[in-house]
Amino acid sequence: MVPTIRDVAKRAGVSISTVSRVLNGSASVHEEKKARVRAAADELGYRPNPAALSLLGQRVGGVGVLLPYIAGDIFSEFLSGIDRITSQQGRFLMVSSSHRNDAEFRAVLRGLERRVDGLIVMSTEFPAETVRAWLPADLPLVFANTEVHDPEITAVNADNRGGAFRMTEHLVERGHRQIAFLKGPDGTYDAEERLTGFREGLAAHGLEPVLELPCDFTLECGEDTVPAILAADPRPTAVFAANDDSAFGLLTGLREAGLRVPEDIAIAGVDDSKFSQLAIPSLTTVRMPMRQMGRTAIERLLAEIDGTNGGSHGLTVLPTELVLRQSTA
Amino acid sequence: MVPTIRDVAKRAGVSISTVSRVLNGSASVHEEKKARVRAAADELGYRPNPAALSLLGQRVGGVGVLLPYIAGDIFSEFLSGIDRITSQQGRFLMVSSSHRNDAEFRAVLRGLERRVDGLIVMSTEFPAETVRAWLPADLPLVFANTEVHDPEITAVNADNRGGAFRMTEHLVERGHRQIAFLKGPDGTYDAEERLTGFREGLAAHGLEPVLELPCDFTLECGEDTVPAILAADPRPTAVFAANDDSAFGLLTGLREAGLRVPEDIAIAGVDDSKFSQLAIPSLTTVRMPMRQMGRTAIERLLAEIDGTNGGSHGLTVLPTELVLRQSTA
DNA sequence: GTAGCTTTGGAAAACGTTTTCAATCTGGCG
DNA sequence: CGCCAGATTGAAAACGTTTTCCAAAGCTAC
Repeated sequence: MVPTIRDVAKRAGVSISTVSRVLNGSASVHEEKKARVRAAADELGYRPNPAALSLLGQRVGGVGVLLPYIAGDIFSEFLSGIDRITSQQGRFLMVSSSHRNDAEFRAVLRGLERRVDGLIVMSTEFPAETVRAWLPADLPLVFANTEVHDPEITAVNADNRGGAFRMTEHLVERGHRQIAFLKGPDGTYDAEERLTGFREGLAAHGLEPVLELPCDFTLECGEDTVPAILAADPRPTAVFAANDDSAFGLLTGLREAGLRVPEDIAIAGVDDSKFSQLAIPSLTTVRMPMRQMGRTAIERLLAEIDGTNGGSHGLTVLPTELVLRQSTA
Repeated sequence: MVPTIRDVAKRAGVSISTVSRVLNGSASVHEEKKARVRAAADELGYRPNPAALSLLGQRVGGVGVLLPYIAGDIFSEFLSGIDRITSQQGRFLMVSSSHRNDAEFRAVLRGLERRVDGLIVMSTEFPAETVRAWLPADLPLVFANTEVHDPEITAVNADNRGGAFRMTEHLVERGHRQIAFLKGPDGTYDAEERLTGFREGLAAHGLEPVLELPCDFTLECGEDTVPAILAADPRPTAVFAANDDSAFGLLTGLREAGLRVPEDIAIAGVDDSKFSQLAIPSLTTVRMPMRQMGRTAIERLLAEIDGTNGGSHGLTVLPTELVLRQSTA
């Protein structure tokens, strides 16, 4: 069996309190005994039981991350930004995902709740206030890429709307007047924000949306939407896709249909995923700072856990950046 | 504060033993009290403290996953295969990564150790036997994509070597005689296996390796290696890259150098990452069944945890598949 | 030599839960 | 009416640790 503090005490010939004092340095102990205890602990390979510690109300040492889904390089970027910092600190990371409905979401939340010192939640489906209410009020909590209004809530978002706005402006400045939009999944925060940015961008130039097509962030739906785009009258001269994956689908579908990008039709995406610079033509896109978002979220969470945040809550909005490449050249 | 079983007992006017019995259904309790206890627990929102449970030697309910690194769609595929099953079962997932040296590796291991019921370890740097020895003998453990010889160890690997072998044969059958290999990071298991498969494939057709170039699985090094390939004499007619990312780098570098793929030079990769079918030309590659590997690993681990595996240890080798596309056409 | 202080070590409480053990109560049967 | 079996119930131990509280012992200063 795994050695307990009692085994160490017996081997060193002292009481368990003495062992605890030596190992935690919490009080002075005779040098000789101190050495004996250290030796015994080493030989046995003793490590305190984390469950016992956490029962005593000490820190658990873990951080939970709740994501809408795990797949996708965007999310692994986010995670790796977090992981770097937690593993530096000797903290562990609990990751969960795939919450389609609120029952499942709450179940996952309950599983995480008492096992971590704090939680990072990326919720594209439920606003931060709702999720906040599902959790104990004293649990440190940071939201990422989540709809939030309450200024008391700590959150880190990327400027989805502003990025989409500027991308739309970019297309308009290129002379496009008939711009279609390939939407993301209904009811998800980032998709809605990007759509809003698009509409506002058009409105800022006195234009009306001509075509807003349903899609769900996947390659497949991007490809499947091509016929609808080609059949539209007037036919759009540019398509702004709500994410890179669906833009890639467009690229593929358009090439198969014999159209040239950007000569016949311009394409833009959002994410700046790894492949967007590799695609042919390379994809004009809005860069989402996912790694930075992960890093900022974990930093703010740790500050909140350690109480060193000085009570600074509120929303941080990370800037997004236009990356102009061939697909709109 | 969070309600304890004592709060529930007080509210229901019974002892804590009765509460425990009702909530776990471990013994018969008067119907009326049963109802009172249920009501009290509901009103208070009572949930057992996981630390207390785990202190009693009950299952912790978690599974740990140790990866060489988190970034990359390959790894998120692996993770999502695992996550699907664990979250179905109400288990949680602890993820860690980035172990460069063995001190860091062991530190991460220690952090995970007592907090999970079992561990999935993907170790490209240390063989399974070594890692096994670092952990308590009774911890359920499954390796993935890790060098292993001991038949007592449970492991799931993809057939890296066989896939590389068949890819090499494919290139030879296409008439290539001067085939270069773009290596993965030194000393990592999958990279070495792929290199071995390549060499064996050449040997099977009486060929000698002409050019084995150092690289590290990244886009950048693939691109940077292009000059060395073009300068080689005799110049290779095909390059087999140890993974897709470095193959994409090659594609980019070759295009910039004005060469056509596959007419001037053929390219093949390993992984079948999402973009390999999107690249232009689309990339011939060896499909690595990462999601399947995650699923198999977690299934075998859960069987071991639940003791329903009937003592079946040993290595499962998942087949890899040649995916022929334009880059070698 | 003794009062009072410091240093040291051990016993025990506390954290939240399950489980074992013993006690009480109920009803049936002789 | 007395007794036994079974059904309910509660008290207490156990899990591994930190920490508080006491007691003992050594020391200083008078």
